[in-house]
Amino acid sequence: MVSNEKSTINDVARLAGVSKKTVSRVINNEPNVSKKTLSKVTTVIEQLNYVPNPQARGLAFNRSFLLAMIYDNPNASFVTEAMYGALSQCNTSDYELVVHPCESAHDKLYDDIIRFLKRAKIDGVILLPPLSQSEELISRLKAIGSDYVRLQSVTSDDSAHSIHFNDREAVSHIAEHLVALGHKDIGFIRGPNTSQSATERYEGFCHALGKHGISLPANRIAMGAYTFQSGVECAEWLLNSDSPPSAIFACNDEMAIGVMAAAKKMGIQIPGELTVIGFDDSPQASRIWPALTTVNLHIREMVSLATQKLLALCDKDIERAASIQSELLPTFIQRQTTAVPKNQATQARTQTNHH
Amino acid sequence: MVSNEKSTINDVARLAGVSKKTVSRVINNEPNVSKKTLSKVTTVIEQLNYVPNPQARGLAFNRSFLLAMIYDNPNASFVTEAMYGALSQCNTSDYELVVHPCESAHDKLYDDIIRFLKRAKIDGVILLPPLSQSEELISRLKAIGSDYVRLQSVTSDDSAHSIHFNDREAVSHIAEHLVALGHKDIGFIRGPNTSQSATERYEGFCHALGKHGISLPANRIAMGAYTFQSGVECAEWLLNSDSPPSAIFACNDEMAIGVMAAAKKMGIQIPGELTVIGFDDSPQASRIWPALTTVNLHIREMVSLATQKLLALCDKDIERAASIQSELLPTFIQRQTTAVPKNQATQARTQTNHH
DNA sequence: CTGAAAGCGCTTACAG
DNA sequence: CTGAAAGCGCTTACAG
Repeated sequence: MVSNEKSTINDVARLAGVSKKTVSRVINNEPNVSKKTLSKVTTVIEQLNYVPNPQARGLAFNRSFLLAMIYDNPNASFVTEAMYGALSQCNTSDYELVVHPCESAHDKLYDDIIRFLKRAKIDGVILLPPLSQSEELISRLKAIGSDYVRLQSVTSDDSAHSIHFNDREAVSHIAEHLVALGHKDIGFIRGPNTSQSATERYEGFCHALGKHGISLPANRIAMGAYTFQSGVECAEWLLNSDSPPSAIFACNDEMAIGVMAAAKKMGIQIPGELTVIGFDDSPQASRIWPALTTVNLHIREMVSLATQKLLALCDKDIERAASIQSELLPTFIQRQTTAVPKNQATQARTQTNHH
Repeated sequence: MVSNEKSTINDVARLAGVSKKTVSRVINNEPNVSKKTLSKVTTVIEQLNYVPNPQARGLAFNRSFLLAMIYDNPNASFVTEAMYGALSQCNTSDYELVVHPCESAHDKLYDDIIRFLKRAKIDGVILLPPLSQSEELISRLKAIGSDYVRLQSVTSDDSAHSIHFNDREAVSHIAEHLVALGHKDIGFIRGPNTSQSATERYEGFCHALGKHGISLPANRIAMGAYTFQSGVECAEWLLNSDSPPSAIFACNDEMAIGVMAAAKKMGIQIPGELTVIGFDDSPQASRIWPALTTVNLHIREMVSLATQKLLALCDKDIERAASIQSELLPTFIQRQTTAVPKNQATQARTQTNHH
């Protein structure tokens, strides 16, 4: 470290014997710099341990080089996965990631977000669901000229501004698996009506079951809230019956784990007496016993793609943003909470005994 | 919204009929502004919806108004709790929070951190454990003049730069609870040697048990890795014995949940046949069945205090930083995984029957 | 209590 | 391929 003090573009220019405009060209990888000049400047930059001042660049460029991740989703692992995805792209660019959690219940939610964006002069935002569904928020972002990319279940935007996970594809995997095991009487715990994703999962699941002539009667549909506690309560409602369903699909892992807790409390064996399937592949899904069968949406990779789009938008390159992949297929994760229905298992064994 | 376009300090000055220096005084809450001038300027600022350009302020102030949270802790809920704590303070100041997770295994870890700090010109950093234990990192931060506050178990810094959680106090609550229930044969699953916190919990637990004449023999101490899987394995090792311990204390919830999974697999009832206690009060602790008894370190509040210190340091007010509270007492959270030891319960019942 | 001048460290727009 | 001048939107240092 020749110089411990922060050196400026002027120091580099002086030592390299060039103008600061030339140094600026080197910093920004601009063309029209002779090979000789380039190497001279590069050497001095390294010698001096020079790093451009981001505030000065920001002021001149009229950019902050700041991206924000805005979300109202309380799920910690979802948020950190999304963060990792965004950071993987920030690290290879000049951008930093600012986090901005918020509460969807807040009545001045959008005002707060806009104020935050203006205050920090954020260049672009990544919107996570369920907040990403708000068209009002989008129009307010457009009003202040903020670039954005949203992660959503149902695409309500062009491919430059949206990346989507395929809920229908995911739940169809689940339906196929249940049907293949022989389940015909299935309980379903859905997410709150306010979430588009919840509707997608519900409709997709019904549709996939319908293909096999199986329907979901009203007494098999419980309304959950994506929380553990709601999973417990819905499970108790579904299972407190003379003929309970042989399987329960809860629309997220959190509720599915609630189902498992309720079943254990009631003395119902999983998967012997009850098959349970979740959704999300949260860290806990593989850390409970028995390990939960679920589906993985690849959030980290999705947000990485979203960030690539956003970076393109910040460069005003809408075409490039649109050309980046907008969808990733979900993966069904089979673990230990699914089995053939109890009756059928007994039947199968009985039949075998008769041979 | 009179003006939708971004207005500058010059616009405000012109419309208010004052110099931009005066507007600057108002923005920064400086004294020596007449009441009349103040209200005039304030009015124009509101009319114009004016927000100072943070890059311009940053350049002039030689500050970025960016704080960073640096951590190598993989625990999602720990990280998000810490984030909330930091954000609660950022929101009432002019600072934004940039996140920077990193891998402790990375051999150029410190180089990466320093590069990040210089690149983004971060004003101050919040260091989370276990990374916060590294004196090498601290000296490198000092070398580049970066302000910092560290969250740590064992205080190795002055009160302006450190905030600490009291592991010994926390584990002594656990020891007292176990002893009060009548447990004398206790299994202990410790965290990895590389973590100071793990050592604190081990020594503190031994010390607290020692006060009651109870010791921890080598065959009751398992070496965990703070992961679910290590909890499972340690529990199997501890429980596969003719006379297993009547209680197991695992040094984090993750491992304690592993213990519960192992016990269930082995057909051991919790808490009837085995008492289990964790550490952290993670969201899962209250979401499994039976709900896990554990201890809460109040991470969110601690990081909020740490951020208050950091903000003071950024103002070069070391005295104020030092005067802010540096410790919060942990809270013991009793749930459903603890009971009197099996033998003793039987004995008690037997004695009752003899009456 | 107020303001004119100079400067923070970069880039744009232009000229050569 | 290179550079001199002006400017981005603020603040500091100074003067009154």
